[in-house]
Amino acid sequence: MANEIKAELAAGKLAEYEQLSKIYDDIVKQARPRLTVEGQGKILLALTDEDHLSQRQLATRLGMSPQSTSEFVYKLVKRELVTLTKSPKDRRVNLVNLTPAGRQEIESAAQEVPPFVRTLSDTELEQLSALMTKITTAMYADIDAANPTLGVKFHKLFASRYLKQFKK
Amino acid sequence: MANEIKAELAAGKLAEYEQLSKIYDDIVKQARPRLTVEGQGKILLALTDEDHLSQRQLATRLGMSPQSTSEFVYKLVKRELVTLTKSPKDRRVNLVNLTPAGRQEIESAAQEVPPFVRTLSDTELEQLSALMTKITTAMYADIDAANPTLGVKFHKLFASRYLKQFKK
DNA sequence: AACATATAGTAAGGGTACCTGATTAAAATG
DNA sequence: CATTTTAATCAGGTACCCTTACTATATGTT
Repeated sequence: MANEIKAELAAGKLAEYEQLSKIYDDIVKQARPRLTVEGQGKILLALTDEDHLSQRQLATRLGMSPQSTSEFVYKLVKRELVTLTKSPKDRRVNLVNLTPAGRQEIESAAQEVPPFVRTLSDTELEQLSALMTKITTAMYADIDAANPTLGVKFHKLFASRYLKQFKK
Repeated sequence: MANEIKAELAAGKLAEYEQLSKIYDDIVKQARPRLTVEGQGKILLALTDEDHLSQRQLATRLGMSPQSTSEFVYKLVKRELVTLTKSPKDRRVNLVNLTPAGRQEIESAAQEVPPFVRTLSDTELEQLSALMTKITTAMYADIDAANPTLGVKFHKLFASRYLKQFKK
């Protein structure tokens, strides 16, 4: 029972952080817009993992409706971050290809270390990283269990992206 | 410099969690819809803190445009979660009042402890709570510094809500 | 009292992220 | 060759937000 209360407290804190960060991003604006796992960003991220996917593949891999996928791809085409080419094998399918600008967009969407992370000591930072790794690992497992078609691949990319983006 | 790398790692993990939880909520659906700090939920939350606020007060307090506030209030009226009454002192202002159903809505929007939290041990749960508390505290401070009109009050309510919701 | 200005709220229109249902075109299959 | 399946799109919707008018009502000034 004591364990239960601790779990609830931790879950509450996590939820609080999540909600709070929505407000935080809004108020304490970041200079550069972040690449989120929504809409167009999701597409770009998937294409970084594997380029020249069909819209269908994107939709399945991202757990989105083909209609939404079509919409976001269209928007990315307008922004010249991707191009569309008809597949020679199957003239129904549109292959989505990252342009250099698209690649650039992903690269440049780096993120700064938010100031609130700086309040933690060295030891605390290590603890936090370890704990969050445990949590995200469990999350990946749950997501894959719930929707295997989404593919672990995307998630792995996802993870590595958030580790890599600070490098350099 | 070693510190810097640790900070980046932790920040990356936190960002990863944040993004991941968007997907998680989508895929591993929760039975009951959560009350988020967006749109209508934001209004309800603010009214829990203090009822009978004018739309203007809500807008300032929530850092939203008056137009958006108006929209969400209207939607809540349609859902019969709030009512509008003209202020007797100033006939321009609309006071927004929580109905019993509105109060009920907030109460019932409880949240379960997500399974991934269960993967942590007792000690880890304690560590996580402590770390997240430190982080959210810093976030509250930053938000207040950036936008004092938003008021700490709302945030405090916010915090307590996420601690209280599991009780009972 | 009369006029100017400030304030509360709304209407209209826009943008982003999604969804469902219906439709078109091309491929696969009986 | 006709039918069915599949890739993508169109049309229309919901939720969350914003900006630019515009309407009442208040208040401050002359």
